[in-house]
Parts: sequence; C-alpha cells; structure tokens
Amino acid sequence: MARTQGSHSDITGPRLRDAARSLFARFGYAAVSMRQIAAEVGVQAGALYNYTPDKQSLLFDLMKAHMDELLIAYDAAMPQGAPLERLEQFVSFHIRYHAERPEAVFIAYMELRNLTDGNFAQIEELRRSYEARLEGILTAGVTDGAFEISDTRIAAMALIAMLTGVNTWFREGGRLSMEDVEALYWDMVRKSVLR
Amino acid sequence: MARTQGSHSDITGPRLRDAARSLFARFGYAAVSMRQIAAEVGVQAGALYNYTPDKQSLLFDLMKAHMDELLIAYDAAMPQGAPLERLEQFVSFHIRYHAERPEAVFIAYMELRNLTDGNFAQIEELRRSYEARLEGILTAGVTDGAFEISDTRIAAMALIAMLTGVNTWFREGGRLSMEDVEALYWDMVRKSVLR
DNA sequence: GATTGATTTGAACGCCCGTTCAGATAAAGC
DNA sequence: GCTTTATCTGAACGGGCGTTCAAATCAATC
Repeated sequence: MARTQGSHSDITGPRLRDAARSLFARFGYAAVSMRQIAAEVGVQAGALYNYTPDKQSLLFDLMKAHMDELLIAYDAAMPQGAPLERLEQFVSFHIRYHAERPEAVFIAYMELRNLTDGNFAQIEELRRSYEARLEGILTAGVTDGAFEISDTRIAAMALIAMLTGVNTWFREGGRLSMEDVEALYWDMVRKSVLR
Repeated sequence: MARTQGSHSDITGPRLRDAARSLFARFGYAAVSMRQIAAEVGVQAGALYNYTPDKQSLLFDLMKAHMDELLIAYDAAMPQGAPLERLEQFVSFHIRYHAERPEAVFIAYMELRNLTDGNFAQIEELRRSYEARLEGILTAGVTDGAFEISDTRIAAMALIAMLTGVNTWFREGGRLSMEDVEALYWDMVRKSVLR
C-alpha cells in the first residue's frame, strides 16, 4: 500500500497547516507529535515531510505567516485622520482581527520559547514592527497636544496587552457582541491617553 | 551505590520545586522531563517520586501555591480608603508582586492547558477570586460616582491583562525603575476609569 | 556500635518521539 | 495504454519519556 486515492499536494499542504495550527493551539507545540498531526490530516507521519522540512519549521511558518498577514491587513486598512480617530481604528482593527483567529494568536503568544534563536528574532522583529505602528499614532497625538502620555513605548505595549487580552475570554454568542466589546475597550483606551 | 552524602528531605523538597519552577518557566511543562529536573536537583529521576506523586502534581502544586500566596499577600495588604486610593494600591501591589516572581507568573499564565480538568478548575476559581477583588473596587467607584465604567467585569480583566503585561518586558536595571513603571501604569489606569 | 527508618540509586518497564527511506501506488503526460 | 513523476505507506533508526521498585546507603536513635 502506498499513495491513496485523492491524495494531492494542493490538499494535503493546507490541511497540514490547519491541523498543526489547531493542535498546537489546543495542546501546545511540545505536547503535539508529528504522528498526531498526521492522523488529523489523514495520512502517515512520513508523508508530512513532503510539506515541511521538520516540526520546527511548521511552527515557525505558522507564526511568520500570522505576523506577515497581520501587518499586511493593518497596512491595507491604514487608519487615517487625527490621532484620536486613528487610535480608534487601531483598537477596532486589533480586537476584530485577533478575535477572528484565536488559534494563530494563541500560538503567536505562547510558543515563542519553542522557536530556535534565529526564528525567534524574526518573529520578535515583526511584533516590534506592529507595536511601532501603534506607538506612531500615540506620538502623533502627543505632538499635536491631543494625548498626554509620558512614555509612548510603554503605553503602546500596555494597550496591546490589554486589547489582546480580549482573546482570553471573548466567545462568539456570549453575553457581549463584538460591537459591545469594541465600544467598551475603546472607551477605556480613549480615556487613558487623553489629557 | 545508593543514598548519597548530605541527602535530606528538607533540602531536596524545596530544591525540587525551585528546579521545576525554573525549568517549566524556561522551556515549558511539556518540554521538560523528570530526568532534567532531577539533574538540576542533583539526584536521579526516581528520587523525585518521594516528593511528588507525579509530574502533573508538580505543576499543579506550583500554580496552586502561587495563586494561594497571591491572594494571601493581597488580603494582607488589603487596600483601604476611597475607591480611587484602593485602585492605586491595587495597581502598585499587582505590578510589584508579579514583577518579583516572573517564573511563577509565567507558569500560571502559560501552563493552564497542561492541567487536568479538575486541577484547571481549581486554578481558574482562584484567578476569578483575584479578579473579583479588583472588580469590587471598580463597582465601589461606580456606586459612589467616582468612576465611569459600563462593564466592571470586563474592565477588571482588561486592567489585569494590561498590568500583567509588564512582565513581558520589565527587567530589573533597565531603562525604567519599578517606581517609574508603577507611575506610568497608574496614570493610564486612573484616567481609564474616571468619568 | 548495632539497629532502624528515611532517602537515593540504577535498572527496568512499556511506550512514544522526530525523522529517514525504500518500495508501492495513484495521477499526469504522451 | 505506457511511462513518468508526485505522493504516500510502513517499517525502521536511535533515543527519550514517566514511572516503579528492589537493593544499597546514609542519618538518627538507642
């Protein structure tokens, strides 16, 4: 027995990424075996090595793709206008984008320590780049006198930590709608930066 | 060969917990073996089972002890006075207490999914209890008109996420002192809840 | 100094790990 | 329909896993 009916690279490749994302998010990178991933894909473990050189690359590619797509999506929806408006759009974008991909977000935050040094450096650079976009908005607001922030770098990290925290409790169909959540967080963010 | 010189329960027990805390924080529960922990303690793997029934209990005991001690420490320093003063004391306590035990905090946030269902429920209950203390301050502030918060439950989780985020970047001896950090975060928290 | 009990070793248990690869099979191209 | 190529299987590699336990050794007691 070998190649099975319907087997195809275009199918197995994405299925591998989906299975790895789902399993890594649920049980953690170290706790998930290539055999478990293969079972989820519906294939033997050896076949996975047609699509990834090793397990580490599987993790890194997921995280890299997530960060790349985050930056592309943000830059495509690049907030315009006064700093306060841009900040509101950032808050809305961040909450919404992250709530829509809880697995990728979870992995991006929890599995950093399982990256090799070089891979870690790349992901961290992308993260810094995202934080810099928020910090840019904050410094613009400070410059034009709308915001009162004594350390925009810390404020950016503090706000992102707060916003990303939504993912730990938000569930579709729960007590609050996505719009409710955005409004609640925007209220806190807005007040925290105004003079 | 068997029992070595200087071996003693009073020494090995704490050393086991210290080694497990350090290694779990650095590499993650799933990625650390009992043999690695034993090597750090300076003993063979089998000896660890005089001090813990199994690896899962080792993780749970660390997390349970951390949460218990957090609640005891907070209740001992129970904030007094007007809601705004109590909130300021909460912020100071939280940042300081968490910055002093980065390993235990890291484990408490990252290893929840490696707990068995029953153990997870216990830790989550303790966490809710801690969040409830902050929410109590917020509702008191809303009641007496000092605060303007439309959802105190969400606000409590948002603020805790923001404050705990300090641990991801704060390093002793860095650009900012502990006092600087407390002042920066208190400024943001204070403004975010005021009307 | 002999005895007792606490503590540790070292080997073993069955099982799972990431990865490789020859051989088998299905799909694609002619 | 035959050949080629992409894809997958199944077995194997060396190694590590959590846990158990008899035997050995140390510390404390008498």
